[in-house]
Amino acid sequence: MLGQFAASETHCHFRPHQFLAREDEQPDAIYRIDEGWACRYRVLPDGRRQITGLFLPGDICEPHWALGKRPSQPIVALTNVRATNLPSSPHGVLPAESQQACWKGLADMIERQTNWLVTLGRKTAIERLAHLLLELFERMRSSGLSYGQQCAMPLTQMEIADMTGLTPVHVNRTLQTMRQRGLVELQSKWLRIPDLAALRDAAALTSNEVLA
Amino acid sequence: MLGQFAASETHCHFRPHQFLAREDEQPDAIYRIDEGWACRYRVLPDGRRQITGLFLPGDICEPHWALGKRPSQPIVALTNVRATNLPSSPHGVLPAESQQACWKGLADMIERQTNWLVTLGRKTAIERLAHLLLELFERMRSSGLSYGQQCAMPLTQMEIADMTGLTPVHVNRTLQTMRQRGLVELQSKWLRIPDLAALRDAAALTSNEVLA
DNA sequence: CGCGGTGTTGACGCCGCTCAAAGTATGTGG
DNA sequence: CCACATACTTTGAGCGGCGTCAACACCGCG
Repeated sequence: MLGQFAASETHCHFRPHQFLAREDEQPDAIYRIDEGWACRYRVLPDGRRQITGLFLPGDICEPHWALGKRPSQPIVALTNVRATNLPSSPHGVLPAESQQACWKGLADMIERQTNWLVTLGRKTAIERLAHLLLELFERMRSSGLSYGQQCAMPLTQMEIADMTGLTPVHVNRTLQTMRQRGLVELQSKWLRIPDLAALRDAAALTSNEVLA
Repeated sequence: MLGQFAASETHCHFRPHQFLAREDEQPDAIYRIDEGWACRYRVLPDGRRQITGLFLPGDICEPHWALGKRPSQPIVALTNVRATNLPSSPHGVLPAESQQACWKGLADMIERQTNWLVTLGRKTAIERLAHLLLELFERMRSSGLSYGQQCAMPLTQMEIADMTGLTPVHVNRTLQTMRQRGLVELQSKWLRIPDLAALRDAAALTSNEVLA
């Protein structure tokens, strides 16, 4: 990394349910997640919640802040999180390397959001869960955090429900169906995918769809 | 279509159902819509379709192409469309002014996509339609294309269904309910909103949610 | 005048939601 | 190490919003 700038890198740490950013508050800096999972979400007036983005190790948290927006949604840690905030000069200008990382993160984020629009708009419960689990695995794998066919999966069924637009109860039942069909093994916060191709099939992806 | 020049603006024209861009094909340039509506979408293997973005007059079509991505989804004209493609040098570098417009468009697009994730994940049919119609009106208004409480609305019920993740039949029934409740007047491609506040309420937006 | 796209209506079925309760981890303090 | 609280997972019964299927009406257009 580079440490030769006025504002130097600083590491920070969050516990589960702790906020990395609150709505409409100017964040101190742009975070890169080094360890742990976080998400952003929105809550409707009557309490319904939808998670709109997941941040995994290596991800830049809200790269579009680099475009000068302030957070329109809160970001909260789902597990213990270690993060680094990208150094920036007083006027919010990032060093070239970080700038590049932001653009890359931005492009990936848009791609993933678009995929999720399709899933939330048109897919069944099994397809939604297959999409989610595949995406998690692929993202973990591309960060070197997978082990063979498995990886960590710290989300609760309630959090899965809030990502997939389902209820926790239905997530539970659907996961059981998928286990019975041999599509996934999921227990005690670990995910194993016996047959990647079968799960891709169950996710009803389009041929050129890349999740990582 | 048209032979494009390195650095000068060129205008082009599309008819309904004509493609502004196809999947995975490098587009000639980045378009700005001058008149008419277009959308991008994805079709699942079994034919289900989800529209993932709408482009209205003034919008830059796929600003994230400026990040160096090629289109992952087709873009098709919904009406007659006039567009201008932004001049760019051979290496894809945009003039500063266009660059600015792209970043602005990008930030707006992310914001809207996020809002739609919430709507598709968690909202009822009425709420979805209220969100859509409000967004359309606000976007048209901010471009000076509204007239009092009304604006053009060229979408078919089938297209509305593909945006909101519903079926055309249910869109039809839900619109009737909304008409009965005095939430909207919608006929022959024109939209009138008698009571903006009531429609906002029906859309179950969060207080700080801005749609334009 | 006929034809394809669109809007409308009805009957019926199912996927996923709601409500409720019991069972099982996880963690905390004594 | 146990007692207890809290969070999470699992299970059952019943229901409802939205989808499906199938007509029919309407309209612009060649």
